[in-house]
Amino acid sequence: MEATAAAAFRECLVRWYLEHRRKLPWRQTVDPFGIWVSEVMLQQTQVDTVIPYYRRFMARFPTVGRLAEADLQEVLKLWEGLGYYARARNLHRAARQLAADNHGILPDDVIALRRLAGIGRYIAAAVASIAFGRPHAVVDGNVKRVLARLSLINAPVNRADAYPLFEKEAQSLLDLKDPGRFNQAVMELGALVCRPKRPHCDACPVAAFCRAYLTGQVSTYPKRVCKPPIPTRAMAAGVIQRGGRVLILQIPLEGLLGGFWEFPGGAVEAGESSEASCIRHIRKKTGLSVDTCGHLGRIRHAYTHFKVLADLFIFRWRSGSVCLDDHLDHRWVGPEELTQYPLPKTHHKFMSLLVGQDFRIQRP
DNA sequence: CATCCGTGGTA
DNA sequence: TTACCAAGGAT
Repeated sequence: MEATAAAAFRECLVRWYLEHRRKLPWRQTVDPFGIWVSEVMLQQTQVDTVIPYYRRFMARFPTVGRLAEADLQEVLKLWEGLGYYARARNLHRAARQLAADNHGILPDDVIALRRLAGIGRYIAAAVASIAFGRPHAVVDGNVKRVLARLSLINAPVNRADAYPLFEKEAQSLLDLKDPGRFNQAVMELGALVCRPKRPHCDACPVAAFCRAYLTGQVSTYPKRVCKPPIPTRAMAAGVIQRGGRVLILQIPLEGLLGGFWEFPGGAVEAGESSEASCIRHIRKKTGLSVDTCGHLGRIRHAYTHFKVLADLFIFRWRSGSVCLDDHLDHRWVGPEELTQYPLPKTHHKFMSLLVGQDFRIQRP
């Protein structure tokens, strides 16, 4: 885009933003920590989903120091249901880094920001521009979609090697008078007007600059490469009862649902019944022998890269003491205690199956 | 480079 | 029901 056109584009976009922007909680503060927390929660997560989590989180952890001194388990419990739990683990770790090395103060430059756990190129640019006015353009899903339409960029937005192209384009359009405001304006336009489906081109403040709109190709941008369909895995999990309590195991921190708690179980192999599979996994992962009391039902759940079809069984402890294989820890918990632990969505579905059983689950 | 990482909303 | 999408980061 020509320099004079770019200046006009910025003015139209920012004017629209100042009039139409949503009053979001993280826009009511200039506190870098609050901005940071919001950006972490907003990763791959819609605004309406984030808002209640953000309010609870900031009320409980208003500063870096308060977050740093908290237990990870409490942080994960507050994050429960929001997904991508490495975000919470990294945020907690970064807060401890800052509390120990920098008096709990967030650095104001992208290089230092990127050294912190969970801060990549997007959050570094977002915090630096929004909280500190630094001249860095952000590139997220909204920005790539807006720019692909605006400038007819044919590079697929879901290919890693297309990133430098979008970044260069975003940086060339950035409004240096207020980089943070401009970045938020592009993203707000993407969220409210230049949406993936059924964009509101009639209401778009920069339609006059949009090459896709001017040439009638909005619906064919952005370009995207197809992804293979995701597989379905058969799983089985077991509620092991002993003296009015049940057994839960803590998942290792590195992988899926790290730090969360689960009923013992695992993948059902081909040619194996889900009940036999469950007993096999229980023996391997806990060292316990159990007797089957019944089949409680089946739940479906979709993760990012696979779907789960999981059977839930109820067992009674027969013999043995707990000896963990891969898990970090274990607890025998009563109904009221169970919901104190961070539990995956699958287990909230499991708890629905438990309603009406002898073991009663309290609703959170 | 691509893949792994959660969940809810939407067409 | 399926598939895509949402203020990405770590590996």
